[in-house]
Amino acid sequence: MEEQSHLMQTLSGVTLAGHPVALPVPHDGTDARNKQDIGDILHQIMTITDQSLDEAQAKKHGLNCHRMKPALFSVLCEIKEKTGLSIRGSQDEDPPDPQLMRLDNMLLAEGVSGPEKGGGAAAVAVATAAVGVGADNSIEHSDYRAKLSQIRQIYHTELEKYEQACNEFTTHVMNLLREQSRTRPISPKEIERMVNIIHRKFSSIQMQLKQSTCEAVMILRSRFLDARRKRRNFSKQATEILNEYFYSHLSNPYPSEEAKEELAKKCAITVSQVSNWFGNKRIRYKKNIGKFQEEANLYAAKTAVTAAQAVAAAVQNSQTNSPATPSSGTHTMDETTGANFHKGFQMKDEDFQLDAAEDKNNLLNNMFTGSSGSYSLPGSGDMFMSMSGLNGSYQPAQVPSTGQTQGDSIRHAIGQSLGYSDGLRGNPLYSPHGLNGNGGWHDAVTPSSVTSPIEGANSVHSDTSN
DNA sequence: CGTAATGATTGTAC
DNA sequence: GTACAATCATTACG
Repeated sequence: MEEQSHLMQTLSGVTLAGHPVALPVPHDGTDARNKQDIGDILHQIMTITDQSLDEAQAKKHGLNCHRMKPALFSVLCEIKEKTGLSIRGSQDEDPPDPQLMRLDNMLLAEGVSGPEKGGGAAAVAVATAAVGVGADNSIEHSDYRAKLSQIRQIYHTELEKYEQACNEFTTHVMNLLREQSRTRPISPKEIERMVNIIHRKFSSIQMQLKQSTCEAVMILRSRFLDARRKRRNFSKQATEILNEYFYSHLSNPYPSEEAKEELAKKCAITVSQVSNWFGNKRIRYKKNIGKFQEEANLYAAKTAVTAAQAVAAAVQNSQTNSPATPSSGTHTMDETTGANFHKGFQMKDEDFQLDAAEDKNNLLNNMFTGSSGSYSLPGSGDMFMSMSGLNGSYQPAQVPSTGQTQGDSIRHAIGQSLGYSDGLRGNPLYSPHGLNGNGGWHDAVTPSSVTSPIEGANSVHSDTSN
């Protein structure tokens, strides 16, 4: 107490000399009396707490009206300033919290925070739509988006609420302090500091909000991913299309981006699903080629048939004025087994008529550049050979009457035509021709040396993969 | 209900 | 980025 009053007095002299604080000290030779006054006021301040409320109120009023009050006020403010700074000097600086930045970034990335135009539901809808832009399976994402927009809405309303509360509280405190500054020494700096403290408090609350929002998004995300894990098998048709492509590009089963897109469109699945499928197929085929042999042969047959049809169409197109051959006459085949093969052929015909009609050129190229063109191994299951057999010198072997399915008979027939005993065992119809010793596929070699039968007439390369 | 098939994910390498 | 390999989790099937 005693020391403090002494300090005050000292400061009143020293600091005021340094700072041109407007202290209306009349320099008219009444220094001694002023000191006496100040001492008196200080004494009254010190003892004011010991007095009763009414007494204190009266004293306060008296002090307020004291002529030395403004000067003393500034001095006290300065003292408070000094002591305040010395107590929490380092607290003034608040470097950007790395965690807050992380949260902000995440919320921005997830589309929860970020630019919001107009506000309200419309903005939320716009924002969520923007979030879903990259989604190729929008149906699957709709639920996710709905939930995310819900989170976003809650986040923004809460944030707004906090901001409003923060502002209200700040103005309230500021008013209060300004009010009080008439009766006790409160410098503007102190008010500013108080406002900062309030803001800090509220920003810490905001951080909690951000954190919980992030958590909510994370939970939603994981749930969404879990939901995506719940797979559904592709439709039979989609699997057929994919398999067809795979086995007709067995030498290099890496569909280009465009091919993937087309396959995705045809199969009504996403491009990434096509990629997944090919990834799985390649690895599983490679792992157990024997297991896939039957499938390979089946699709080889299908492809062969399609190719035959395509070639037939091409031939018909190119030979516009050639003597019209009967519809069945396009495929000259042996009388004895012709019927059997024809049955299978017709089936395949029906199955793939659509494809052949809608993308003839593509199929042709699949046949000849994709499969035939890149085969390097002699005697590999080759559309070229199948074609030559179908178009001209098809010499079917005896088909065993062991109750084969139509597909089996086709496979067998073609296998025979290529000189293989049976596609399933022994020399496979679809040997892993494209597979190198290390278990990887050979690079798709440009079939420069291998000339496709129709390469000259129809020199279109559709095998754009790699 | 056990098992194979299959679509999706994750970790690693290039 | 993609491809591969391993793995997970669900679905289909006997």
